[in-house]
Amino acid sequence: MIKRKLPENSNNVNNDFCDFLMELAEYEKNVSRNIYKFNAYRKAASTLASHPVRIKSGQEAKKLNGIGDKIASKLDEFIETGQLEKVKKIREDNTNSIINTLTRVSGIGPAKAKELIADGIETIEDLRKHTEKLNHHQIIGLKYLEDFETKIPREEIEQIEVVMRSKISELDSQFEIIICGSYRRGKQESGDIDVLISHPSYTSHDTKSDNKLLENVVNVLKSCQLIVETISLGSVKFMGACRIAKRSRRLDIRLTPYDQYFCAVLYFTGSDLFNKEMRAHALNNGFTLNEYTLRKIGSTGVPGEPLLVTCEEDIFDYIDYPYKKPEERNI
DNA sequence: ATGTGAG
DNA sequence: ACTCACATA
Repeated sequence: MIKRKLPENSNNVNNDFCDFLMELAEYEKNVSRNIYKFNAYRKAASTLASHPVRIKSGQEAKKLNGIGDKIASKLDEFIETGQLEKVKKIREDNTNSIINTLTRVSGIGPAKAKELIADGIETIEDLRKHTEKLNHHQIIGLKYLEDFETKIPREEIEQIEVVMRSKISELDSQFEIIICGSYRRGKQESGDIDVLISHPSYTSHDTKSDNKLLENVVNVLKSCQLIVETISLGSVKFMGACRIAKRSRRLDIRLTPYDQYFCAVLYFTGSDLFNKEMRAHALNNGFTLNEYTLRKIGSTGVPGEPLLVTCEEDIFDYIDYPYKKPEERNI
């Protein structure tokens, strides 16, 4: 699943307000490391995004959820002058731009970036000279920086899928295998490859952790040279890289319990926005839906036992939501 | 245990 | 929003 920095919403009359609020939010998270301010700005942006009429003053906006004195006066400044002094400062702030550079590397977040800056490291070239300051994940992220920033053509994922299916089936024909994310939604390009696997011998009732299913799959894909790097490998999630043509690609493989397979397929197919909408619809109809289960909410407000789900359509049926093919979930 | 990061 | 994996402590 591709992750977006700004929740884009095409017809939003308060778009410009949301943009500067999100810019402030990112700054508070990455530079000030203040998660409360980050959340406050995001909340304000999201209420404005779903507000149907354009805000004409801070005063007017203050009635809305998540907007108080401080944000109201920022809205006023923006309405009067067409910009925000604070945003101007942020754009000129060197630290901010260095953090944005360093966090391009997978595994480097704002905390690590600040630590590197304190050590005098400010560019990707600096990083290449000081790999001793990086952990395994970050070293892989740096090594494949350009590859990982390059979109993957659909045809290449199709090729990878063929190899993966044949090798995994060869290992054990009972494996369920599906590539989710934007690929399943029919996109011509994807940011990474998100594979879901499942096996009848592994269910949610099983006592966890000591199963070797995922490890075995990863080993098979390593020995046929499809997997070329491992970033991390636990009992249910692999993160790494695979290669079939010129470039290496980010590959995630998740092992999901057999009885939760379709909820996981739905969830990891996305889009994020589609999931959000569908979960909201579920809630309206008295259900709670997550990555694992669909449950009916009882009169006491407590979710009941997971409902039996034998395909994606079942989930739509239960909550009375018109079925959408994966290609129709690109919202 | 806690923090960081990814998705 | 929430979970998983990993690196520290």
